[in-house]
Amino acid sequence: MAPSQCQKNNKRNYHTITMLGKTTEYSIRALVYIYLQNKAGARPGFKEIAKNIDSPEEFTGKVLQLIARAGLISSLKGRGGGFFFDDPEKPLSLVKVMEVTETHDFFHKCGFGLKSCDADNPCPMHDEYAVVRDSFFELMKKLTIQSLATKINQNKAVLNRLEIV
Amino acid sequence: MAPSQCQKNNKRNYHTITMLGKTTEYSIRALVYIYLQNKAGARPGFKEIAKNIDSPEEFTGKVLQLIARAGLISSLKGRGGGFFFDDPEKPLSLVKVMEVTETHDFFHKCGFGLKSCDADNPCPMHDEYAVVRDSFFELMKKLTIQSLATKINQNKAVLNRLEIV
DNA sequence: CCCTCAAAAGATATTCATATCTTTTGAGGG
DNA sequence: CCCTCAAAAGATATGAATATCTTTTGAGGG
Repeated sequence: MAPSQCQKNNKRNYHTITMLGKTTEYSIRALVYIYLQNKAGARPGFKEIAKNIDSPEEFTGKVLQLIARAGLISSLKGRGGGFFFDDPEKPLSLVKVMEVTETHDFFHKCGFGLKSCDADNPCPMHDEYAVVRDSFFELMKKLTIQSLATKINQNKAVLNRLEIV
Repeated sequence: MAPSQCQKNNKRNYHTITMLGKTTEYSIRALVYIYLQNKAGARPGFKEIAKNIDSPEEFTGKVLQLIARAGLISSLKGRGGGFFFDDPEKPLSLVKVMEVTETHDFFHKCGFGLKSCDADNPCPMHDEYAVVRDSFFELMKKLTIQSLATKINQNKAVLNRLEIV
């Protein structure tokens, strides 16, 4: 007798929860790195950035194009080129990043999947879900590239396994 | 002069935030529907379920196979067949559903995307992100198919635009 | 003015989540 | 015992997110 009489089924499970997509993660990590390097007088390129935030090089380049096109940072081509903030001390919230990298209605959708769901016609988890979703929203509004960078400068957090040089 | 001198760029934005994937959404809605129908003495099939929870028919069938294989519900083939709970009053939390439909480590991952991130070596949003993530976890543990169904029975919420017959 | 460097842009590849279609299995009724 | 009905299983299709590769553009140095 075989050890299992269940039908062989190699199907993977389905969805993977990710509050933030890879594009957003790389964007935030890259922006923090750029900010830190800018303060140190440098202007990193995407390959250097990718190495330091542990992300795929070419894709990081693409993501930074997106971020630059959106005006969150500037870039310069050629020798000595790279990415940099025009106004490094202007607070850049994570929500602003998400507006570039995530689809629009992120913080207003029903957690239950209903097309229309509001206080008048709520889904059965409407109120309680909204609390969680809104607290995430508030957090993303509150956190900024600068505040994250500060934590790293104070050695209260890391950008990666590595120390930033 | 053209109204825009920006490069034409029809690229869509990237990721779409979804706390729960479609598979999970359909699973939860379907289970609530099945529970309500069971209590009314019926044993719905996947086509009926899909119609009532507004989900794609065939895919809903697939999802219910997954849920049934995991043992959360039973099913019967043939005339009078359909899906049903073996023990309808045994509370079934949404986390239990997610364990089937979402990948394993959902509530323990770093929101910043670091491979290792903990209190000793935190990412710069570790503490605050953990609060949000954990409150979502608690909610999913607290909510059950039965509690959602009760809200619907009390007309305090809807499963869909439609009323359940 | 040319040469090199680095980002921008464009094209293509891969994987996963979602979705649909077809064939097989099994339960019950006539 | 056969016939029908409904789920299970298997195969395939589509779109989005992620990833890589190649070509073009533009800035600066020699």
